[in-house]
Amino acid sequence: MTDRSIATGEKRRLILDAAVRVFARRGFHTSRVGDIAEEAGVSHGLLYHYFSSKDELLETIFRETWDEVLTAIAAVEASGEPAREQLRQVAKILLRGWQTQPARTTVIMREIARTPELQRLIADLTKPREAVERIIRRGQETGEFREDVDARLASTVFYGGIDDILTGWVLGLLPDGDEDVARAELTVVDVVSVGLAR
Amino acid sequence: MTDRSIATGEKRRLILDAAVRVFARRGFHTSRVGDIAEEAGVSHGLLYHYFSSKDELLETIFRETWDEVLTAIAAVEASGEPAREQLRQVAKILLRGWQTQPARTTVIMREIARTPELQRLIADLTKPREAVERIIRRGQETGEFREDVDARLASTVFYGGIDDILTGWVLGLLPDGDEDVARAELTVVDVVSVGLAR
Amino acid sequence: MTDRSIATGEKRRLILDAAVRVFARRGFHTSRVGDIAEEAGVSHGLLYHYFSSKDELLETIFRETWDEVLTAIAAVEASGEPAREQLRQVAKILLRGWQTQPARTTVIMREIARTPELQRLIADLTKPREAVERIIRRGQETGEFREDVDARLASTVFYGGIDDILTGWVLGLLPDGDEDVARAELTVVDVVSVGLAR
Amino acid sequence: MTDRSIATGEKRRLILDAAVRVFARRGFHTSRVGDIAEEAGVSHGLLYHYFSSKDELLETIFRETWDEVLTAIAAVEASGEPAREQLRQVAKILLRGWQTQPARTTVIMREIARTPELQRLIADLTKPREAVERIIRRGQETGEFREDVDARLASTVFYGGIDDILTGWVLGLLPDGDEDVARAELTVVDVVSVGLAR
DNA sequence: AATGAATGAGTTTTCATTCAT
DNA sequence: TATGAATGAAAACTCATTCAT
Repeated sequence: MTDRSIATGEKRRLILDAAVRVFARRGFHTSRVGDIAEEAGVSHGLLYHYFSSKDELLETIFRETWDEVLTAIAAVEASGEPAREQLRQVAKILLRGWQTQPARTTVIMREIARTPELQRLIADLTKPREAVERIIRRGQETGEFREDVDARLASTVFYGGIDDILTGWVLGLLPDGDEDVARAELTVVDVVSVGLAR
Repeated sequence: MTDRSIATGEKRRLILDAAVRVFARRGFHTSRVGDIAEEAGVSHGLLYHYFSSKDELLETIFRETWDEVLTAIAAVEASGEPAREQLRQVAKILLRGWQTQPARTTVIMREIARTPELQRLIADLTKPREAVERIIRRGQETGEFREDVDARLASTVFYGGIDDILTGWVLGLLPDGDEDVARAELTVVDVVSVGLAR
Repeated sequence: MTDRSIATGEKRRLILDAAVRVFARRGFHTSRVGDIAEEAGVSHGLLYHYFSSKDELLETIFRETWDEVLTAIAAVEASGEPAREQLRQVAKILLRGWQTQPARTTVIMREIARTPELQRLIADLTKPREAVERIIRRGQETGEFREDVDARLASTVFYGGIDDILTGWVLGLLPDGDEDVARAELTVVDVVSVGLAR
Repeated sequence: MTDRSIATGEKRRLILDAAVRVFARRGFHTSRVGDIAEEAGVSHGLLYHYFSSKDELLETIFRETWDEVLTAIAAVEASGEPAREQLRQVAKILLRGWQTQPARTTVIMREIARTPELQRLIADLTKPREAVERIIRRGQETGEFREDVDARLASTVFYGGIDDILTGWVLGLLPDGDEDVARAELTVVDVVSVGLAR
């Protein structure tokens, strides 16, 4: 009993992590509930003991990680640092926040918006991009950034860049070693913030 | 036969355009063949007269537009113009190529990669981004662009930015009037190419 | 083509009739959709072409026959005949209205009330019993029936008797030849109306 | 062991009573084992400590009460009292036997017959009706009742009336105060026995 | 006795696809 | 061409039942 005991909720964790992997690998709609159960090593019945539906699984993954992301980003916005530094922090949060968990982010970024049933989550989903927009706008006000660029669009470009980098990692199209991640962060910030610099 | 105004293949066109709208609106997996037929105003049986499967519908949309895109982009690459101008052309192709049809592009960019059955198309799917990567690299070689930036990543940022702008239009999150489209093109190129400039 | 043509809706009829038989034999909840399809000689998919759910099947059976019953009973009430004769007519409608279809009635009488999802149909379901109550009450007013009997309860006894006779037939516990049916009608009316007579 | 107030088997009783209420309210097939456990305030696991299956729960309810009913009815038959008085006693047993527990009877009368797995109980289930038939037949032999009425059918009418009154109470469609119960008993016997009287 | 995590057989329903007309 | 009836594989979800603790 010393170590073979399974703590309460451990299976729940197993299922959630399996769901992230399966959703990231095959996409939400192509993934079957049975695949997730199998990946987690439990019966599909147990999955319904912890979650009421496949949708709730995705929603739980979203909530679990997104709240942290939003909190972290809010802290960045409140820091009073230069806009460029704030963008760097945001990129860092999105690209490295979960260290070895880009799958989690991509699932959220790519699948929530594609799942009509969960569109009510979109308000929260787009908050990071809105934060980026505010950061850019403040950078324009303080004179750090050029004013002849639409902040809304620039934020979309920045966020879209991050989005595609994450996807590249998940799909294995882009190297994702430690230095690769560091370089990615640097590059996306560099390109965009220099592009925005006066 | 009373209605001679329906030329041969016109129904086929109707179905294809309906499919683009429906896929863009609901995503490939959530769209039902019946929805597409209804949107096109034909029976779902007819759909199978022109296409052998739902997959083929998506593949046809892809081929139909992607070949033009690839041709257009190849022409840009061959033009010998400055890298920055080439990026502008590519953005223009992707954002305005079908004038009022951004839906088409988004469907292709977002859904093909999500559809395991069509993964064999991925080689073609990623060609524009690869072209962007080559353009950037050449820009670095000619000294037009900084060399301390990873071309692979920079191309992903550029392409991701375009990806998300198109999605913003499709989901109605971003204004898409004529000037908006023009400004979007300008912004994405401006931000990135200035960011890459020496 | 002369006779092998299947008229539109014929399969729908087949399914409905099969459902009546299966529901009567096994009860609504114990019947599987597949059983009904098999009994009808069609695929279960076709069943969903005509009906949106198993519930709708039961509801359709109910509507189809109950409207006729209610109309017929209303005509009896409006006839102005003696109360006893009216009870006889109501018994006749309920016991013979569908001639060889007591299964239909029993399914309705026994299964609707047991199916929480269809409880909204209960208002209609209890209308015949209410008509019987009115008939008895009128019989009491005109002096045809004793007044020391609660009309509400008497109608329940009358209706309950009919209910159990029908069930007896369906379950094969009671003979249901032509004369048996005639005798049943006679008996239930006789017992009750003599019991109510002054 | 802190709570000595719970005597052995008390939980068993709790479960059985909860089952009666739940079955009466929702019907056997629509009731879930979890519902019963919740209504009883115990875990569903405990339910399986006392009963081997959901079926056994219904069967136990049946046995527990039905044996008493059959015994009581047998005593009535052996009493040698007039047929009319015997019918009154039977009605009393069925309608008031458990005083405030008509739910029990209805569950038995309505659900056992609907549950194919328990059809072997049908022989016992129909015994009260058969007793009524014998009572009526004897009444005819002794000249107390008319002979031109089919005893089998008359017993079905009598029994069906009681059946529907019980159901009326359970579904809340019929008032069930003390006088209402008394009047119901009186009415069903009165109507039928007067109807059968010479 | 008591709990509730865990299982998996079974059921309804969906929907791409086929095919007779 | 055009229709829509017909099919059946596949998938989500339910729930009675078991069993370790």
